[in-house]
Amino acid sequence: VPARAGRRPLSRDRVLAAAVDLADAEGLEAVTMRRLAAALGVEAMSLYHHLPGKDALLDGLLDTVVAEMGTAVAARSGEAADWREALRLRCLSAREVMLRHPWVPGLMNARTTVPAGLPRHYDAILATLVEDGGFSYHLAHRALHALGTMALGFVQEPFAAGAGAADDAGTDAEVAAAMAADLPHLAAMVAAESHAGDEQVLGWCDSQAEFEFTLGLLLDGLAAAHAAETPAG
Amino acid sequence: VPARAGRRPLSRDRVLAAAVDLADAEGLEAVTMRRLAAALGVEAMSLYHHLPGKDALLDGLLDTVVAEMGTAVAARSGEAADWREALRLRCLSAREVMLRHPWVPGLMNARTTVPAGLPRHYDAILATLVEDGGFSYHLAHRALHALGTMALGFVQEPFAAGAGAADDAGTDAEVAAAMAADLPHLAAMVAAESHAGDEQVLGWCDSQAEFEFTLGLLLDGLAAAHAAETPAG
DNA sequence: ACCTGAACACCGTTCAAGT
DNA sequence: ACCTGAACACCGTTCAAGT
Repeated sequence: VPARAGRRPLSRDRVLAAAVDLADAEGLEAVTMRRLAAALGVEAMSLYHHLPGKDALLDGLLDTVVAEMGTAVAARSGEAADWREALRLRCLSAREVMLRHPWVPGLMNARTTVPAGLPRHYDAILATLVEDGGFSYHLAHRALHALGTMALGFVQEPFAAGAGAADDAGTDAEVAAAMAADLPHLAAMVAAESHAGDEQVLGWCDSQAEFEFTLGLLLDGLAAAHAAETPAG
Repeated sequence: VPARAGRRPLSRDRVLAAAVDLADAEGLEAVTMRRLAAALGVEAMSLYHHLPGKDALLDGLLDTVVAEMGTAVAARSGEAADWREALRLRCLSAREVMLRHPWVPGLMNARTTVPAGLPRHYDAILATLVEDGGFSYHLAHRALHALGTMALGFVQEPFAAGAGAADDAGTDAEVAAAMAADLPHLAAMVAAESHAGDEQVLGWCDSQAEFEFTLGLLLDGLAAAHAAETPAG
């Protein structure tokens, strides 16, 4: 239970920062409107002036951590010489953030909404693959699924709900235009993959095919590692 | 809300089966002592005669699903010609079970205890790798971590707590002996890896090293797939 | 032995009231 | 505008009581 600082007025950011600290220290189940308020030296009902409710608090927790992951990735992005090293550093940075906040993966797949900053991470990974690595959007799409768990520290299907713009969503065309501007590679990938075939499950992702692709990568890699350890066998 | 069947007396298995149905139909947050009791046509307090409490109910849910995964894997295990196909079929079977019970991964890493049947799955995977594939225990250990997510449908560090024998645990030596009898490959792997080096983090697993190994497999595989799609580039 | 009702301590949230 | 207290509907669980 952290000591409450001064008497600054409450704000959304201050509430979320205190909630992250509370979850880190005592686990997510300790993040209760009443206990969080007590940690801030305030009554539970005061929190409702800065967040609409518990659900918004949980979504805000994930937004906060996704933003932290962005700064962690940016801090080391200069070291990378090629796409492979860039992705490796990104995954290691994501892992460090998750080790600081072990409650994040569980919360992530409990929520149905997509954290606000997440599509930007997907777009950045695609940029590395397509621009630096010269990947096709098709293979980059598969890479995104294969690396998803490790690049972000949790399993998350992109585009499960309305990723990207949410509150100020206008017509579909406006949303698509906004996405193309902010998330150019994500938009290009969706466009490329949507016209590729008609057999998609679950919207335009064939999650069974993605699963089998990732599984094949791992099994091929293990077979190669095995061949290397027993050249004669 | 399923119609309650007959008037058979309650039992642990009947309670757990109803809880799985309730979680499948309405989500894990609907699995409440009061609502589960209502689905069984009984008062909430009656459940305490068959399960010690909510925690035991949640652990029982996972035990039930892990057992279901065992039968799903066994149903297709005859088709496999080699270790690679055996593991592939196992992962596909695990995935099918998880698609039936999408609340399992979230519950799994919320719990601290290890489901009763889980070590047996690890032992079976090791048996495939070591006996059929001729893997060393060292590489089999890494393969277990690399495939963990896909082979079981969730991320789970083995041996986080007291895996294997739990209630009737005697001395450490007795536990080790029981493990060697029931889970021979798991016991052999722990023995082999424990003497290999002194730099282990988190008990005898160096989870950072396992993470980097898996990451390398995926990046190597993506590089190879990229080389295959652009032979000239 | 198995099931029950009332009660306790907690939770998220609403609402009318304070300043 | 920001914060509060009382209240409501829910939760897991204890306990004494029923059969």
